[in-house]
Parts: sequence; C-alpha cells; structure tokens
Amino acid sequence: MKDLTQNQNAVYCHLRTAARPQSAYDILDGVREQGLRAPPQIYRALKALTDRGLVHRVESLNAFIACDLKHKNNRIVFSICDDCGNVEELAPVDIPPELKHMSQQSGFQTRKMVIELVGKCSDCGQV
Amino acid sequence: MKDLTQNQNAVYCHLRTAARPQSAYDILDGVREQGLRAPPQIYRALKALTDRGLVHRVESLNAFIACDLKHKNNRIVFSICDDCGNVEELAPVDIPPELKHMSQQSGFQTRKMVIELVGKCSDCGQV
DNA sequence: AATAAAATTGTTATTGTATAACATATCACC
DNA sequence: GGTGATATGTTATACAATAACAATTTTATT
Repeated sequence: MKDLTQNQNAVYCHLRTAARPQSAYDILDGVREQGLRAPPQIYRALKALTDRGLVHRVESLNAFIACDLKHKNNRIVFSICDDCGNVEELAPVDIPPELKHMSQQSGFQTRKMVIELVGKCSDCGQV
Repeated sequence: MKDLTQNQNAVYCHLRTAARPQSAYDILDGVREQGLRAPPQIYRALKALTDRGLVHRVESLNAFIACDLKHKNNRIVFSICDDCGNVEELAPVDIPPELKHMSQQSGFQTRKMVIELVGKCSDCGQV
C-alpha cells in the first residue's frame, strides 16, 4: 500500500504498531524476521519515509515515530514526557508572528519548524 | 567566573569562542591542552552547563552552543542553516495559544519548549 | 526479447556520539 | 581528623549513523 518498497513497508508497519518512538536499532530488531539485517537498510528506509512525511524523527530522542496526521511536512509539534518517554504528535501550528518577524529580519528563510514540548504527560503528572 | 568548576569553565570558554556549534568531541579536541582527556569529562561539564542554562544542546545536530541571552531556560529558539550549518539563538517566545490549549487539553504539563527553525541563513539564501 | 539506465537491496567495516562503572581526589564542615 | 558531598580521572563499552562497494531487481526503450 501507499507505494512503498518492501523495506520501507516493513519499517513503516513496525513504526505504526509500536507504542513508543523507536530507535533505528529497535526497528532493526523488530523487522529482522522480515529479512532485514543491517543498519543501512533501516536508515535508508527511514530516510525515504521521513522525506515523504510518513515518519518523523524525534531529535531529542534519536528515535522515529509514524505520523498519522495529514499535514505538510514542514510544521511538526511533539509533546515528550520525560518521565515515561511517551511522545505524542500534536496538530501543527503556524510560526508565531514575533518569531516570523525576528527570523525574517535576520534574513533567515524557514523551510521547516519543529517544536518539542518537554514535560509530563497526563499519566505521569498526577503527583 | 560565574562559579564554574575547572572543567566546566574550560568547556564553557571553548563554546563561547567557537564560531559554530560544537560536538562533544570537537570540544574535547579544543580543551585537550587544558588537561581534559576523555569524553565523560566533557559530557559531565556539558550537563552542568546545560542544567544552568549557560549552554544549550542543538538536538538536530548533536551539538552544543553557548547561550548569550539572559532568559529562563525553558523557552529556546534556534535557527539552523542546513547549508552552512550556522546556528543562531533567537529571543524566546511564548507557547502559541492554540498549542497551549491542545497540550493542556490532553493533560500535558510543559516544562520546556524548544523550537528549531530549519532553512537558509541570509548568507546562503541569496541564490 | 535484448539491453541499458535507474532504483533498490545486501553486506562489511568504520566513524561518531554517549554512558556505565569504578578509582581517586578535593572540599566543606561538624 | 573523620565524614559526606562534590568533582575528577580512566577504561571499557554501548548506542547511533554512514561510507563504500557489490549484487539484484525494476523500468523503460529499442
């Protein structure tokens, strides 16, 4: 489905069914039975998938997560629980106006904005 | 100055004079003559410095940068040029209202927000 | 069908990033 | 001067990512 190659499909399915963001090596373990054996195979599939916006990389975790929102790939928002490690993707928002001003004034041309909220999810916050 | 230990001071000075974000191993090379020899020494100093908000980690580059703004450590904005690798820290902005709503509705308690703008700086954008 | 070009995959080895675990030293203070 | 806390030094190892090359499959074209 969705015009993915074999390896890309294996990696994508693994990510969609995973409860947590997966490191490349988590993924490798998960798709070994489908014949993938070496890191470059995983990284290649991940590159293709992230280029298409089907998967996002969570920078601060060195991990990857399937994207189930329909949106342009240039506005990404995550909430990251630093207690349980859970990550949610939130609906993308526009660049805050002040920020747009500032960056434009310095001549910066934004292609993509990533926002990461770090804190406690509803499960872990009830202290 | 600023109540830093010897190793922390060495790392901090190196970062302040660096033109670019520095990887931990860049830093290690830079402070070797001051007697630091092994990665854990660098990472320990970096942890102390980032905890105090004197240094930020640029997640998408696995690199570190000295912070020269006076601000609370819980709102961080970077612009990252994917051409020349230059990184600027911009003045922090508030959490966009829609985002605040969304995250609160899901019960998420934000401790820190990191925004990374990826694109082309003024030097590299003039194509 | 034959073939050339392009895309995908497989494999080995290596580079880069980060931390675990333990030993030693220094400092503060009662 | 002993005790706890903090900072440091060191070795080895775990985790993340890519370079470089070989082989295969797919696709388009003649």
